[in-house]
Amino acid sequence: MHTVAARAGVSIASASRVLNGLGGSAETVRKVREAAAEVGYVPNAIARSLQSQRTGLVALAVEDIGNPVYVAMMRAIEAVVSESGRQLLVHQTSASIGGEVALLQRLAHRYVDGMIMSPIRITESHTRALLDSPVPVVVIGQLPDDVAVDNVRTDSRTGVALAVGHLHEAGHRRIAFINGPLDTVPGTARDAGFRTALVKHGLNVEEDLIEVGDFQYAAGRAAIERLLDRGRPDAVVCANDLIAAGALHGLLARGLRVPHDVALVGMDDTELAQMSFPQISSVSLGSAERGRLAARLLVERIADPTLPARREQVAPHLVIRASSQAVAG
Amino acid sequence: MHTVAARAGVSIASASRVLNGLGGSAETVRKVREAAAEVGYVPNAIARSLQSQRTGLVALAVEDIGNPVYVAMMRAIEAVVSESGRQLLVHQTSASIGGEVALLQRLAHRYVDGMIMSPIRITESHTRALLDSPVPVVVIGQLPDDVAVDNVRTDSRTGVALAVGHLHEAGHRRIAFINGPLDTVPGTARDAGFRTALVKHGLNVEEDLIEVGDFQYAAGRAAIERLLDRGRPDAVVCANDLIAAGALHGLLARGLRVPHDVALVGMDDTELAQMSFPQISSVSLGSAERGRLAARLLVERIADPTLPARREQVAPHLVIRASSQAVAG
DNA sequence: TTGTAAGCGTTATCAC
DNA sequence: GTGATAACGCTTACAA
Repeated sequence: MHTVAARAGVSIASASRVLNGLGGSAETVRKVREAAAEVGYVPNAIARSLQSQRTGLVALAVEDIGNPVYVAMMRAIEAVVSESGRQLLVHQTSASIGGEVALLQRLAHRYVDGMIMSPIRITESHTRALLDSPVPVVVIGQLPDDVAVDNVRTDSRTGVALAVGHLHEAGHRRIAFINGPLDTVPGTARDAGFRTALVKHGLNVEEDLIEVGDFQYAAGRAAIERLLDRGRPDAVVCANDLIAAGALHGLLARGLRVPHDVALVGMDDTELAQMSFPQISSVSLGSAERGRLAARLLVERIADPTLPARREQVAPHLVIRASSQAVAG
Repeated sequence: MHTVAARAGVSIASASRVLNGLGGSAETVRKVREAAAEVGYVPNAIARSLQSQRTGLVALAVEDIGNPVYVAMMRAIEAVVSESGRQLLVHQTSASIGGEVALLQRLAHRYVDGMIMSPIRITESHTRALLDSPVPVVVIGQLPDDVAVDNVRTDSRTGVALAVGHLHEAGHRRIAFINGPLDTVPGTARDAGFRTALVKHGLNVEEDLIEVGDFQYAAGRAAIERLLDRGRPDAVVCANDLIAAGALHGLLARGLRVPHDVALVGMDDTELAQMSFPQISSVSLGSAERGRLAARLLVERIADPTLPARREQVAPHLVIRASSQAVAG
């Protein structure tokens, strides 16, 4: 920039103005543009950030970058973020509480203009760090009601109920459930949703039909083995698609037909559900939509930090595919 | 920082020194630490970057963030990068040439300290932008020999040959191939590898047994339909695991058994291959290893930009699973 | 319209 | 050991 100004024979301020499209006489503009082109001038993003107090970066913190549900969210977020002229910085938290809180605290360094976070556990230290953050944060997921932070949520209790209702309607009565950890927010919500839904349909809650693992493929595969060892269910609801894929393959490995012998419903409606055989019915929790909304909220808040905390809700819906379709016997 | 210095009653310079752990009398150190704690001082990353001329950020540009092969690479890269105290910025290029080149040119803004890029096409403008880049770039993938840029590659020709050899040895003779676009670097390499391998085993190259689509699941599914319509092959080699999963499901949908009726081998050895049923044999191209190496090269080069361009090679190997395992008849 | 100069929050180089 | 002071590369009042 210094060089450009010198080369164009104008002050450094004039050069800056021209390069930012503000004023300047035709002659000055020409000279500066020329000089800039000659030396291949490119503005320094850091210096500009120091001045403007913004980095043009937005962070996304997710637990597991390999989970297709986060891939879908990430895509939606990326679209909004890059449309707003910013770039996305992705963090993987591995669901470590210390790590997530440390990440929130690091925001004080102001290396990003904002963050979208989807924690699966919310602790006291999370909420404190969230409220203390000098940089806007949008949380995707359930958040205590009194925490005034922008928040996008869905209702996975209702989501599980949709799955149970669908299976019940298809005539299934021994409905099993493979859940993720109960000490996570989605884990508890889905557990409650399952139990409530069973009762609502006049079914007993049999603990033998409920399995808990983590939210991974291998856990689904292991859980279905245990369920089958205790007696075959008519149908299985899984707390996410990764678990559902594991369960599906466990069933197939035992020579069972899906949906003929056992029907299956997953959750999150990810690509994985469509990339399975048979394709897996899945409760969509609107992950792309949640991502999009969260990104919008964040962009708006960065533009106007005085906005009151907002809360968006995305309704779940069931996508029925072959794994739970009624079939001729 | 200004505030901290004032509060501690020392100069701003002394405060900076203490906070960076350089010298200071016991008394000064105490006062500064105290003042910093009281006001909750956190250093500003941007200002620090402006001074140090580095951002502590490393970018990764991949074509498709949803492809499990990139997820594996990303994980490996993230590990090395964060161990070096830096953070990872992920870009999705959607394989757009203009986008990739623009990304390389944007490096001149110095918003990151370096970049790892895995382009599937390499054009003249790529190599020019690569060589012009003022910021270190490591390329994962084939690069023209005369381009002096750090590079990590594998040998997917040999990889395809491993697959063909394995299938041939198992007695398969009508071996089909589902490839990605021929105008991509991996596409051409795999095509050449397939043809060469067939010849080496004394088989004819039948164009009818070669299908081309993109590197996605749906393309694999569509391609296998076309192949089956023309007459069933004994075995199918797929240019990646996404294609292989699509092909697998196409076969199953036609009521064919894998590997009994048709054997199948994928490529990249991703989680998807293990999360399929039956599990898919796959040629590992060492994606995690390539990611790790690339990240190491980048970290080294950032530390010492004068290093000569280096080239690392990762050998492919075949991972045999159920989809190509010999089975009792 | 243009130039001078202050400032963004740090770090680093000096004298002292 | 410590404190001025000059960078880092840019934007932006303010004055000319």
